[in-house]
Amino acid sequence: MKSSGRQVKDLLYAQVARIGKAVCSPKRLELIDLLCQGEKPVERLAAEAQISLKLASAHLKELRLAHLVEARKEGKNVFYRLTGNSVADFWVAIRSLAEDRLLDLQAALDKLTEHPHELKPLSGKELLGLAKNGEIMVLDVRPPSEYAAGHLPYAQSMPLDELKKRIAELPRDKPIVAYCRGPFCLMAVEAAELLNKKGFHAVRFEEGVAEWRAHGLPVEVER
Amino acid sequence: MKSSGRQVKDLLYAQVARIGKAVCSPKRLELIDLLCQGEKPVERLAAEAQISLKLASAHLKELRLAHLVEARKEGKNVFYRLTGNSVADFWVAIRSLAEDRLLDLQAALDKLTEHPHELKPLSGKELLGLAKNGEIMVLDVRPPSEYAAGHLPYAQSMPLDELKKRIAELPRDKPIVAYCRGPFCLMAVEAAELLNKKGFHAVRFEEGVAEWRAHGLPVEVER
DNA sequence: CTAATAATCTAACGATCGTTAGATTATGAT
DNA sequence: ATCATAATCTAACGATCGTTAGATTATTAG
Repeated sequence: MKSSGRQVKDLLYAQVARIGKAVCSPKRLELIDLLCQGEKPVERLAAEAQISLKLASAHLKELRLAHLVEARKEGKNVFYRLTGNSVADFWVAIRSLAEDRLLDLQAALDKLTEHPHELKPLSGKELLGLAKNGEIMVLDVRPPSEYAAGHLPYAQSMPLDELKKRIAELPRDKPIVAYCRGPFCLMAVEAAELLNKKGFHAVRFEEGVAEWRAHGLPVEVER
Repeated sequence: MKSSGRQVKDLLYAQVARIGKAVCSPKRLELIDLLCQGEKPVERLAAEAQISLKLASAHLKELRLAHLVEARKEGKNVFYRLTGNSVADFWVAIRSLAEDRLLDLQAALDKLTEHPHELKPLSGKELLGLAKNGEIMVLDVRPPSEYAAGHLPYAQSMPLDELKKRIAELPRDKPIVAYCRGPFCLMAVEAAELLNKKGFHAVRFEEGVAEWRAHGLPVEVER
């Protein structure tokens, strides 16, 4: 009876360790982060994470075995997606714990935001209120497919690589808040830097859709 | 600029992966689970997890390097504790994700609770209300030191190995709710089985102090 | 049909990890 | 002082992991 209890416990902890094993690789974490922005084919994931297609495929297989992602075949492409929002929530949770406990990570993140174009103390609810009243403009600078898969309310899509061309569309009389994939993504930082150089009043909002949703705030989906 | 962005990202994800690496071993997870019950010396941790002292020491070192636990020396003993409640919250989060996604784990947990002495649909708030009104008796069957480090409100300490001796203290006219370290701990299951055999009306409450606290409910500490 | 593309599978390598045994350090008891 | 205890450090082993290259499987285009 005592030894069977040990067997059961070993099995239970081993199951949880399967999740841990799936998220002990930096590249797998990056893939999860990317998949938080919506489903993507393997090739795109490999390109975004800057790894070979073979390696991406191997990592995705691991994630699939841990039931954190699932695949859907469409023509020649295989689209991967998270198995549920609980996976995105977990990504937010483990990243938050790392930010909380690892001083190196705090330092690296502070370095990203040491430029003055930051808007740290703005909470999600505050942002939502300002955007609703039209007091600010919220800019989603991710690729259009990610915007379509889910974006913040009142946000307008303007991918980073179109920003220069479409800069005339932006208002000069109110603050522009740019966001992207989340704290580890540099696109909104770049967008804010560029806009400020051009004389706009732009700030970066650190959170992405996954963080937004994890905090219980509403997300809009195109269709 | 583009390559420096890659370097920064690699660093950021690598930091989070340090947390992942710390929790990819079943035994390290078990140690974290044990430390959610309060600080303990290495020897006790090794005994509870049924591993050698050397191995426990090695695993604790890994957890220490990931800043998930910290050590305090007192005489000949070294006491380990979590570096904060965020670590316990993370343990609850990763276990919940595993329960959510891994069918094997669901099956194993269901096996534990296939006996009829279960009380699944009772929420924490409901339990709290019943305990406050004295309609049920809440029993903490963990070792006394863990009870002292933090326990549910209105709970009485009655360690599993003292249960038979002290059985006369228990009421026969109202339900007894036993809890222990959490979903992976078998002590409350055993306690409920024993009490039901003796003619009491006993049920197991699956959550432990870490889950209770993670849900935002109050915890009492002895002093 | 053949050619090209997207993705996976297989095999292999070096690196890392879990675990154990033996030596070592620090503390408390005698 | 000597001895016992608690814990860590070091070295070593087999196992596993991350990564790459080469072959293989589906699917679409021509």
